[in-house]
Amino acid sequence: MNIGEIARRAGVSRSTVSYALTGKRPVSDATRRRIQAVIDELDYRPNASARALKEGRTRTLGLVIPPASQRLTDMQLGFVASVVEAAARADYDVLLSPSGGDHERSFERVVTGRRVDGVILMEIRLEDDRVTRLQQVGLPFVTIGRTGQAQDMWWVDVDYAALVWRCVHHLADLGHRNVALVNRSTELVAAGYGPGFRALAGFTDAVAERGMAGLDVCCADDAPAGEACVERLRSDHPEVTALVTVNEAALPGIQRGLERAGVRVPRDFSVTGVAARHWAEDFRPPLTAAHVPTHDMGAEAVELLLERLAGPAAAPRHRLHAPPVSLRASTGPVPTG
Amino acid sequence: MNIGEIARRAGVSRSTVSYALTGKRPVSDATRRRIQAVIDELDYRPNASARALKEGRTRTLGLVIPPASQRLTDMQLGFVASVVEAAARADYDVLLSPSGGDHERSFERVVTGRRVDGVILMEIRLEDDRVTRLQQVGLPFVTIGRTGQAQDMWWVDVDYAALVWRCVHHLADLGHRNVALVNRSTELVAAGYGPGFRALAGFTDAVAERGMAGLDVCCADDAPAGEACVERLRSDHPEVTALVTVNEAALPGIQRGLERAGVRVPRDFSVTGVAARHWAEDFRPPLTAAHVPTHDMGAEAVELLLERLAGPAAAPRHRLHAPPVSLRASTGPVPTG
DNA sequence: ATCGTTACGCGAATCGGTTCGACTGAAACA
DNA sequence: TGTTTCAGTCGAACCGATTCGCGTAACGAT
Repeated sequence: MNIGEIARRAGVSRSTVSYALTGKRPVSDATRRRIQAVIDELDYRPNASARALKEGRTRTLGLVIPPASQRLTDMQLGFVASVVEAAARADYDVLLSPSGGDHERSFERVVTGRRVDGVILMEIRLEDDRVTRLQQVGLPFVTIGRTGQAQDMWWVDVDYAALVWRCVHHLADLGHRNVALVNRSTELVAAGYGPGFRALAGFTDAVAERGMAGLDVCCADDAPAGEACVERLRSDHPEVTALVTVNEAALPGIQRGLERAGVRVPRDFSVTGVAARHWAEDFRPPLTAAHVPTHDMGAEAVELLLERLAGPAAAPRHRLHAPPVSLRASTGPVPTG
Repeated sequence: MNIGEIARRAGVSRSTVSYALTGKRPVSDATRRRIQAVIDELDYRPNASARALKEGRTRTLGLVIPPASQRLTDMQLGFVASVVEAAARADYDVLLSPSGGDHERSFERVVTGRRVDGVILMEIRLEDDRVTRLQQVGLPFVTIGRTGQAQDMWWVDVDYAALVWRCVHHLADLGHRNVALVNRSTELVAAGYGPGFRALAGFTDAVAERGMAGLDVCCADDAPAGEACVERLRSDHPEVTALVTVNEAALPGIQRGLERAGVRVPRDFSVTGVAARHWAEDFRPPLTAAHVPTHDMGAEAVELLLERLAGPAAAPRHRLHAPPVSLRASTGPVPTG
């Protein structure tokens, strides 16, 4: 079922079939119809490998995701979904590679051998081996998140520092003086994982600007950890009247911890932070929060990558999102007395 | 940086380089070392498209996922993660295709043109167009879930009917006489989505066997729907003393609905069903539930597919999981009075 | 000395497309 | 009438690997 077979049955040369399909040279209506008839009859589709070999491109993008062993967060999942969708709209396929920070077979397979035209990388660390490797191989790539030296790279990211900064200012405006940051896990922050790292930076800055007392704690990405975290916070630091969280997986636990302690939100205690819309809306009361626009970011990453593929010499582009804090019901004035 | 370049620099023919790499014919130690040195120096990797063209296989599996527009459930995500991981272990790559029930470009791209060696399909309906298309094209595939005529196909699935059946019997043993099934959404059940369909079958059977009164309701896949569902249940059917759910996304809402109504679990009301471990453990009190072994199932799907690829003439194989119900704290004797 | 074997290596064909140069006939133009 | 132009088509080269057939040299057995 190759192009030669089609050509023979249609009584034309192979090149004519090719031109009829791609339209890169004129083909008469009569022959085009004849060819199309044969193609329809035999359900012929050009062999992708042959085309890729000759054209030097695969119309495939690589997407490097965290290893499956650790459950993907909702945010990561949102990126994957939107990247795949955006790529499909542009008639590109997506090859998945589950890879940690170190070089693994799967990553190498995707990166070498011209298997993909470009790569989208997520879960970026401030220093990232995979980025180094991609630069070395010379494969175009775009990151979701950015490394330390972000100036000369292509990326989309969300300004966690700014988001947390805004949350803190919002609390300050409501009169809170003692606030806590519930960050991501200790390991992530220590490993230089951007969101964790920058959340802390934004928190520290804002607290300093407003002359507040700020306490930052790390918390594993699950509900039980969130619950434990709140318990510890209430017992060890009763003066804290509000918390900012960037750990959406901990939200159900935070909620449970507060309920169990008999704390009423927002009368006794305010909660805010960064979380996907559905996490925020599932919180009780609905969470005043900034939403990471995962859907837009994934699509933009694809857009940037395709642009980079089109004009290899283009100057690096990036886009930093700083969505506003959506006011809901979980923050209120500092309790009096 | 192709094989010819390597051959020239090593002073051998291209075929010798190929044999040195694949080991399919003997190559002397001396030349092998010389070739390897050149390869290392130039960081050469064979072109995947060329290899695929010649070999007639791509070492790539297609994974068809639900369109990104609808948020993936935890279960679906578990399948994706484990499939990707298992494929990576077998040195296969995974090409993602977001596709609904109808023929779309993305699905066609993956399915035609010899882009993948085989396909794994999830979110199977009792009648599924994609299955028909794959059979028509003659591309080997394995489904996670099964269609109506499952006998002559390759699949892995979980026996939702049996799981729900067991849950109902467990409740019957505890003395409950009026139980409800909280199923997936109306649309899914109507569309012939296996888990929803079979959960209902298992429920109906078990209820009949034990002479109980069974009520089945559909519920959208999110927390608010779960909450509304419980509210309606309590007001319209106060005689119901226990529920079985196969809708894990509704669990947080179910919990909230019960709490809000002042219902104590399991003293006043029992809850059980089918849910991933972390959903069950996050429930308060921890949920007596059967766990869908997503991780094993994804790996098995890959295993079956590779087996099918190895021996094209092999007889269809399938595997039906029926994990036991893990007893936790959310079920108890029917309340007296 | 002769006759297999075996180890090692080369050249050429092949996979299935795309693309370039060249050819043909008819229309357009002077 | 002679020259351009152009639509339409063909043949052949090419992309970068794998693989088959064959040649040669070395080796052991007879």
